[in-house]
Amino acid sequence: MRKINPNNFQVATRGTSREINRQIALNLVRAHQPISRADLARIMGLRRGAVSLIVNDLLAEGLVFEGATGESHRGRKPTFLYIDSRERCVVAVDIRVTRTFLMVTDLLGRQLVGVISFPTEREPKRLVAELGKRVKKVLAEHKEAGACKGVGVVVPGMVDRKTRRIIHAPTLGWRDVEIRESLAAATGLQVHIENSGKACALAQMWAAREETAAVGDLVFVSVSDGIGVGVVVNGEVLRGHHNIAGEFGHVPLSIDGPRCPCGATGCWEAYISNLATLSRYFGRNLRESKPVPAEVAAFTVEDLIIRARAGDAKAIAALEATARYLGLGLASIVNAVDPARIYIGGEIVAAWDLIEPAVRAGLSERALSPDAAKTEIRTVTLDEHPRLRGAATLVAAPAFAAPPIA
Amino acid sequence: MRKINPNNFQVATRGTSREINRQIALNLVRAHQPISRADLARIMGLRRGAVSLIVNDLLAEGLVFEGATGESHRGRKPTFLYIDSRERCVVAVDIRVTRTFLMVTDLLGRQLVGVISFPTEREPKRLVAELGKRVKKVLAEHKEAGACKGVGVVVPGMVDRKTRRIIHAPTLGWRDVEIRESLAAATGLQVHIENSGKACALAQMWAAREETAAVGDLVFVSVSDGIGVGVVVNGEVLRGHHNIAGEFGHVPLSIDGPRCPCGATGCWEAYISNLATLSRYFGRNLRESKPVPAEVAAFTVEDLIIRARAGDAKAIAALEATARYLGLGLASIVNAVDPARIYIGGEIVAAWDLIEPAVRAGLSERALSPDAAKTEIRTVTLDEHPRLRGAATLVAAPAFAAPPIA
DNA sequence: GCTATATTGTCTCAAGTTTAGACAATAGCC
DNA sequence: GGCTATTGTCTAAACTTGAGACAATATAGC
Repeated sequence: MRKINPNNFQVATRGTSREINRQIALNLVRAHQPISRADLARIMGLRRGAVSLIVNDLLAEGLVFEGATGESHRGRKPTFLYIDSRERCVVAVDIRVTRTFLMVTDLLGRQLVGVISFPTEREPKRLVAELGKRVKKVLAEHKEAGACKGVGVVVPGMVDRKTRRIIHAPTLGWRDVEIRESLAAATGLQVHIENSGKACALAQMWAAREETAAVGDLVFVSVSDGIGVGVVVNGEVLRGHHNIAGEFGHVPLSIDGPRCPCGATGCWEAYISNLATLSRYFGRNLRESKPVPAEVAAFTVEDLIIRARAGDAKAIAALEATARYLGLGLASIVNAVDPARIYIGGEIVAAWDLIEPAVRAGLSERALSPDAAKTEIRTVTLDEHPRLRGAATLVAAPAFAAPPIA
Repeated sequence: MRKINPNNFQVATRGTSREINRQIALNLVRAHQPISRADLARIMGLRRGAVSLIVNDLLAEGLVFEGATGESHRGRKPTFLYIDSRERCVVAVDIRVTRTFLMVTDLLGRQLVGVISFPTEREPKRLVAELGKRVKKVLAEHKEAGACKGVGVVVPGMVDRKTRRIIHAPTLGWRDVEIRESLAAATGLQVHIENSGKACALAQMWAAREETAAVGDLVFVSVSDGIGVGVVVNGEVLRGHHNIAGEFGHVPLSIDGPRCPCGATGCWEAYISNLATLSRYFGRNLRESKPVPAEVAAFTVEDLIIRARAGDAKAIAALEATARYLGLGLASIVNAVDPARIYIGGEIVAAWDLIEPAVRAGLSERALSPDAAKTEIRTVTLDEHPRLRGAATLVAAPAFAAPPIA
């Protein structure tokens, strides 16, 4: 039961019904391809005539194309329809603290060109200049990828929903930084920008494979230097009035807990970030600026997992402690948002087999109902490049979105 | 940008456009009444002809009626349209631990008959029997209220979104209890049932006065024996996959904190419930079953506020401590949901002038951005009966809801 | 090889929208 | 009294889905 906002509504015009059914058909082709007009009509509960008109529209716009004819047990063979992802591509950009990553995908988010990376230039203008060059270069070197439909950029910070400026990216030290327009000017392409956690959630929602396409609300939790979280409710990413919705990384586990880079204390992030896990292993707070031995500074969570698998009891203990806190924080997400599924990404999921019991135990400790404690959790490995897929989705998804109505 | 769920969509039929515009018009009449057809057409951006057809529909169904003609500076006088709330009413029921409350309202949630209350019978069947009698009695005694359009019931527990059974109401000791159908059978009326926190949020969203009608996402926090929270996102109450969404009362402030009736420790509820505030004042944990003096057992938060206003330093300290924790928990809500507005209800808001600075301070301590720390907070006083208004809304609102689309 | 059956995709007409604009009724202003 | 502005209704045009007929096509069975 949704309320119509009397200050911001959309009346139906003559073309509205058509537009609705068009988008539904487009999404069904995406979800079920290859699929025939007749099957579409059956799934939609429309007459074949109506579907034919819609499909002709989609064909004319080049969103869909007719492939080979399929097989049928009787009668005329169906002509299969596919989303037309040929000869068009998207450039996905993931700006992180130390390095920036770049990938070329098709419109369904499938990787076309290997991931490129380079050190992140902290000065926004210089970064945009470098990025512009890199984007043009990779497109020139891979003409076979086709026409570029746009550039998707994800950043570790808040992005204003309207102006699309970067309001605040603490790890980069950016405040009110404009990237979208200048990168668009530099490349001559449309540029979309979004917070990385929100984009990851978006990518999972729009995942091409039907089995992965979530059936309900979902939350994406990215455990890395910081904790990025994206929340999808009713098929839409939660943005919030001040563009901070979904920041569960800064919901406390203990208000008297360890200090967090955000300024507060005891945030979830302060318990489960990679630095927190490593600090636990080394028995010292690595966030403090005290000098640490080089081998400690270069030590990563991947290294920690290797040691844990080799039987290092301290490494196992550090991972399991983080796992429990991870589970306790997931309980907050479950009690607050209660999604159908939670995705977890980050370096630590490489050790999922080791930590899952402790995560589940932490979740069960605080989840409000036994069913809720069983909320499905799926891991997303690093080689799936969730952030880059999120960036690609920023460009590819709008064509499939529901029309704004009522 | 909303995704269409390819497993659960709604195609547009011939009547869809009409239905959309009809609901928009109905909502606009509700928001702007009295309003003329011509004004409706201007606001909607439709031709007057189209609006006339829609309005005739609404008139025929009795949802809207034509009142007096208005004034105009020039030309023909407009005929004003109003939501027809004459001679129809709703019975609102609020089941709480010790007492059950009952009120009769019109379709816009305006109180028609004084609040009736009686001790809550803990045995569901007997409660339904008693409730059935009370509902029939109050309707018989107030024929002037008109035809009853349904009964709305709110309970302090989780309600299954599909079956509408009460899955679990801890304070009442209920598990998987059915009330809706048996009360419908007993009264011969349609019965709607919902969790009280969710219903309160629903009531704020559908508040009749335009100034109160929230402009964006909102959260309702009810501070009482327990903490009830309802979240509205995109004009819809968040329910969650296991019907527990919005339970911020059990998101922790400190996982090592005081024990909460839910079984976990350090929940927000354990810091700010009325019992927690009183425990703080008396310097002893009132949740423990140790015997306490009668004057302590009968002491309420209202009494505490009276003492605070009289200058009792310990009372002020207890309230301010609760206020700070209240603010810290609101910060979790702000960081996680980031609503445009937060409503707070419960006994403690009677002392809002005393506690607001401490609440704001707590919120500022943890809110992720200075803007977010300024999130609008509105108090809802007890005499506004938020839970009963929520119950009434359960019955009245569906007629105004947006049609399910795409 | 022939017939019956089943399926796909197109086409036509009917029913029901919004869109555009004309029209009568009404009322204030000069 | 004439002019102008406003409201609400009405009619025709444009475009939608809904229902069903139709041709083309392919298999199964005799």
